[in-house]
Amino acid sequence: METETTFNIGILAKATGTKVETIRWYERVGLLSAPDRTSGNYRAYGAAHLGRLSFIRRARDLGFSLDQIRTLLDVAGQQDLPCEAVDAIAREHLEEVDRKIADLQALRRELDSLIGQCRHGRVAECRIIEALAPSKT
Amino acid sequence: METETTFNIGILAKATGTKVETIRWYERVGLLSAPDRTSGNYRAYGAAHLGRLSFIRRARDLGFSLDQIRTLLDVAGQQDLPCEAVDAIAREHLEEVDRKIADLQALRRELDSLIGQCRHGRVAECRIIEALAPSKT
DNA sequence: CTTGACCCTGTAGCGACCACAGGGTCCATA
DNA sequence: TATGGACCCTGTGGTCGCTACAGGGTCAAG
Repeated sequence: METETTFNIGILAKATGTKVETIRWYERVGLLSAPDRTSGNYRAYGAAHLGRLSFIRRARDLGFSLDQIRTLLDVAGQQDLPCEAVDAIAREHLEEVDRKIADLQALRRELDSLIGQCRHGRVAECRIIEALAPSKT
Repeated sequence: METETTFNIGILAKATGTKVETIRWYERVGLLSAPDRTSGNYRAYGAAHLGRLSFIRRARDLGFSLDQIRTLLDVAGQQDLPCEAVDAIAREHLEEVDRKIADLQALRRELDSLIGQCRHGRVAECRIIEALAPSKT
């Protein structure tokens, strides 16, 4: 049996565009399994870790939460299950994203009309402040 | 001189749709001034507090950060300054919102195409998992 | 043998709260 | 007057996903 080539955390970090601290944190919260250690107590990663971390990072880029990623990784390991669970997580996330977009667009409209009312005078007659402030008594 | 009518934190909370703990937290971080206390050490709020908290809540609803709100409140108190500072904060925030919307829309497109590829088979040949996983060796 | 780049653990901080625990206060009702 | 329950107090710890130290150890090059 041949020995797998291993590398330090810094290499893994660079290869995946992740900060070293973030990798250690993924290990702490159980997303990344604890790797073997060298004689000097350094973490020694292999190709499997690289693959798993790349997966995590891509999913993060797509906005999945760590909990969702945990589930995705779990399911990805159960190769002969139907992939409906995967689909469900992705769809749920899509809906969340849609909701966020709608919220932000509503907010944008409000902000925009607020700004449109600014007459560039004194604070005393500022429409933006007025709009935020409660009705004066 | 007449004594101002005052009310407890719970009343203020209900009136503004804020949790009691949140009000106390605004006080801790200096957004809301510490009110007088009753003989029983209860916070006694008045109309000014109600106004200020309403302002904060509306600004929060529009997505301003507490730091931005702090500045807005500062400026709102300087009635004869030009209101450009207010305008600038609002515009900056609008740009931020626009950026977030664009990011989310890009993400949405990616997610959507990912989901569109699901053939509802086994995890082993799931396109979603494949798309996330690194190229197999 | 020293320098400097890397690595280790552990802890604290971010923003904007929320949720207790373990007490004190107040008021209406019995 | 006693009691029960709704309210209030402070202080601490948790959330999410990291980031940033502090105070050390390891390793390879010169």
